[in-house]
Amino acid sequence: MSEFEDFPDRIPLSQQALSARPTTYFDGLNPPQREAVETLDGPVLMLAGAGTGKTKALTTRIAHLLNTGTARPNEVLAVTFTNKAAREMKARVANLLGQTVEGMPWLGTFHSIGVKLLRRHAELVGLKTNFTILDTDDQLRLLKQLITAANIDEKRWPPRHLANVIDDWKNRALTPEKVPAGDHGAFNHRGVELYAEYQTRLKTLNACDFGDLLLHVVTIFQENEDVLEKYQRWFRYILVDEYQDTNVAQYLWLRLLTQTHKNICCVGDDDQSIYGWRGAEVGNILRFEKDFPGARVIRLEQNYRSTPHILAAASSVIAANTGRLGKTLFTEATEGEKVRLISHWDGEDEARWIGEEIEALQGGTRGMEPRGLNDIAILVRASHQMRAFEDRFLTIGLPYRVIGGPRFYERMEIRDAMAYFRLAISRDDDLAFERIYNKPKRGLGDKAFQKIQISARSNGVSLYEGAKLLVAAGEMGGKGGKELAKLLDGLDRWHQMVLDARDHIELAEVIIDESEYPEMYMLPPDPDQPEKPRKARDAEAAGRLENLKELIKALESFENLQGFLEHVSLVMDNASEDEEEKVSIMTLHAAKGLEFPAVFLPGWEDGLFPSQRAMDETGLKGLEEERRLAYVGLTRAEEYAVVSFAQNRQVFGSWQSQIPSRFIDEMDQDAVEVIGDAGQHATAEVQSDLYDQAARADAYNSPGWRRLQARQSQRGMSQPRETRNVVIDLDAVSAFTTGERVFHDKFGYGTITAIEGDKLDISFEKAGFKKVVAKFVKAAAAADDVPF
DNA sequence: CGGAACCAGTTTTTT
DNA sequence: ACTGGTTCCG
Repeated sequence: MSEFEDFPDRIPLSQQALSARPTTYFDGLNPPQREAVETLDGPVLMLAGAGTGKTKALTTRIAHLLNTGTARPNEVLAVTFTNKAAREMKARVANLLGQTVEGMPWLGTFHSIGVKLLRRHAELVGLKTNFTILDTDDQLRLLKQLITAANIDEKRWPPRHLANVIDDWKNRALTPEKVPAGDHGAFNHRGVELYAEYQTRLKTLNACDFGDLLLHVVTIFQENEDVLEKYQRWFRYILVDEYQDTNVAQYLWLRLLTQTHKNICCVGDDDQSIYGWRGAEVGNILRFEKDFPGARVIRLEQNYRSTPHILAAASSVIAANTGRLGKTLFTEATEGEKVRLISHWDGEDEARWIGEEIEALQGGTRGMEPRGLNDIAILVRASHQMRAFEDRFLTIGLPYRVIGGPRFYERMEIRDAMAYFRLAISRDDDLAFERIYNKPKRGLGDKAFQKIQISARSNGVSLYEGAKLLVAAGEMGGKGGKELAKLLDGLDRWHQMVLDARDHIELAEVIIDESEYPEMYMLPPDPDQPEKPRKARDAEAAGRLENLKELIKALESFENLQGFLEHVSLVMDNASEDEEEKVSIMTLHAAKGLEFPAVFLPGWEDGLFPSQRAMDETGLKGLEEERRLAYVGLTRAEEYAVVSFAQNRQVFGSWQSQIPSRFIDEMDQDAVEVIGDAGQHATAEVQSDLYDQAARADAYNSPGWRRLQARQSQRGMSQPRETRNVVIDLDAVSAFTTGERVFHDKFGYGTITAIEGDKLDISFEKAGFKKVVAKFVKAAAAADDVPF
């Protein structure tokens, strides 16, 4: 059978292989971990609390399977959710075996394995094997067209909404025919119909979206017994990481595959299920023993990460949830600080305090060893909270990195450039054509596009072909017509280069250059010196041009453009690893799986955390998921954790007084120490006229607040904090003069209005007035150099 | 076609 | 508050 060509014949496993090699990797495993490694046959559920060495157990299990010859590398299916987790797993297995793992072709994310399976059997769901994978942008554009065509008011029924509805169905493994009657009201009663049309359109385009990568595979398995059977027999051992995050489609996928050998080992923690809002079903892990009869449940409960107090605080919060499988984390550690709790007047104060505290941590404080910035993280509920910290840290010159921000490959200019690459490879890629036919502006507006569309549709060809016919027939006049002809010529030329297998980096450079795309971001040429390199239009444009340069650099690690594009659609990683020490800022969601010696947990206020939206939309279920998020946050910390809340916060532009999060009350009191200085609240009183007195009184009456007050009076006034001397970088100071035009990575261009040590007062053209440390600013002239 | 004026949605997000 | 989108006008 052709689809198994790359599977070697199965060789019977020899008995001696089973006992042959040394097993030093058992060293350092505790008894439950060892049990999880050695219980190879039958269904196993490994319930692994935070910081209990689950990755260690999982990777050792794989190493053990391979080392004993129980399974060959290509007979093990190991799935993760993120590329990062997959990479780490691969590296750790290799490390345990003391060699690189010769092909574990089936270790990867659900999606990457989905693509692999789908490419082999594409024809079974009406696709060709070279189907393309749409990104969300393409998807939304497609849906928008369908909504318009269906005569639905796009304002009231935005494409985004439809995308969510369809995504939800796909997560639940529902093809259009299977959507239950109860869901037929979705999207103004037109959801199912549009979903069906969307799927048809995707097939015509020979494309699928992310949801399809799972859904199609499930469909193939359900409708093709013979195909399913082969894989059921092939995958002798199946391992699943983060099982609590699986959705219905993934669950079915796994259930179907596991029926022959029944050797499935799922690892997870119901207390860390935080993706319910995107289709994850905690029920999957709660039901495991029912789904897989005879399952062995192994609990990893010894925590190696956090101090006892941190663990106690986390455990007490999560104890308020119902319907847990239940684990009791313990640690052998005895020393350690309590979780600290502090209140602030507003978000700005909170950011200022955390900035100071971080500087203090660097020098060592309150019995802590001095910490590098890489050891410190700020975990927020929602990404908009990051801004206060970024602003503050830029002002005081504290290096930080934002994890999981806008991803490189999702930036507009990168997608545009990649659309050009896609067209060079396949000129019939309509979505790519639509994206760039008028980027840069070629004088081709809606009218022109409609003409192309009609031409393409009536001749039953792609947009590219349709445009070609129009040009050939001389039906595209004027500037637009000329420009279109030029674009089509370009596409032909680039396509020829692809066929000639020209160096892909050179090719990419030629495409970007000849497309004249970068000119969109440049100032018009200087008429006197047209050959001089042109300047970027503004700071943002300079960044975009810089990104295009980066894109070319990223191509170097790939053999050709096709390989690069395939990689990008599945791996949206932000690759840049920098060596400088920086504080990490990220959402609680992004923090899952990570750990830091010191963790700040700001914004613990009802409505923000737990998020009002989560509670409104899913009620108690939502609240419990928020609580798990609190648990995840606290358990990221090894030795130092601060929970904080502000009494006032700007929400959607207007000021609101805030009530401390209920999760604060749920923390075990003995594990928490209230800090902060009471004098601060006197200051608050002075300012209070400006704010709604009545609402503020509520904040002072909440249980969390009362407790905080009680503690504070018990302890008396808190100690003043020592301040560290600021080292002034003389080079940086002397580099600027008042009135000079400068450039800042975040705020753009501005003019220096005053210099004070290494702090510059700058009036920015876009961002307004800011105080900024000199080393984050460069002379405006230096920022103007343009890449292409 | 580009700019101004207006309006709505926004807070979790991987693949 | 801020962004991104759309619409209306010169």
